[in-house]
Amino acid sequence: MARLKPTFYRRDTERVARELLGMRLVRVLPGGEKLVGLITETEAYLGVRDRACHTFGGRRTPRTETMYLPGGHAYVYFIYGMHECFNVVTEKRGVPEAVLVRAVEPVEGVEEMRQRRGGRADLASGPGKLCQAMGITRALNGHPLAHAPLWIEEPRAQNLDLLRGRKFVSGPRVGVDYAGEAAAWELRFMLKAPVNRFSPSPR
DNA sequence: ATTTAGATCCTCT
DNA sequence: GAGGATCTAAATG
Repeated sequence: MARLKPTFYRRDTERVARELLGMRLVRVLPGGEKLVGLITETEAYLGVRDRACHTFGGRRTPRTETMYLPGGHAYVYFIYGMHECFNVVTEKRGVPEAVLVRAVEPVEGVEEMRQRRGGRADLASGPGKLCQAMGITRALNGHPLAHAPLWIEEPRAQNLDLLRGRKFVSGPRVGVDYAGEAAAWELRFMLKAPVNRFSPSPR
């Protein structure tokens, strides 16, 4: 299946956030096992003009440095003392914008993901959960998403119609009440129906 | 079903 | 020293 090329990411951030819905997030563990999740929820973070974004106003610190890389790199940060969040850097070098991947629907390596989630049923329905389930940590911060051990690819032909349909809903982003005007911006995108109609999701 | 509080630590001021 | 792009279990209605 075709891995997304850098040009996919080096475009308008909001558009990338929408078009990532339905794509396959692939993680190959150090042991070689392959974990795959279909992206079902994203949020766009619009850089220097977006109060909710880590790089608002051009803030540039050791943490946000990777957001200044060209689109197509992973931006993984640590939050609330215990969770990692996985983002995809967008736009060209020096334009620090990104898309937060908030949820995936597990489709391969599901048992491994369940174990990583401590046996719980809810595997990847939140940004911290999906990182735990797929073994995504800050060690992958700055990783180019074009190759192993972490990349994003187009789904199988069977799901292309769903991609074309792009049935999604949008709304305000989660947890950004502090961001003034930007808190109301509708930059959160979620697939309406299960993406993977050929492998039913938990009811 | 919805709300609340606690866990826990990195990052920036 | 404060607070956060979260999650969970426990309490409450």
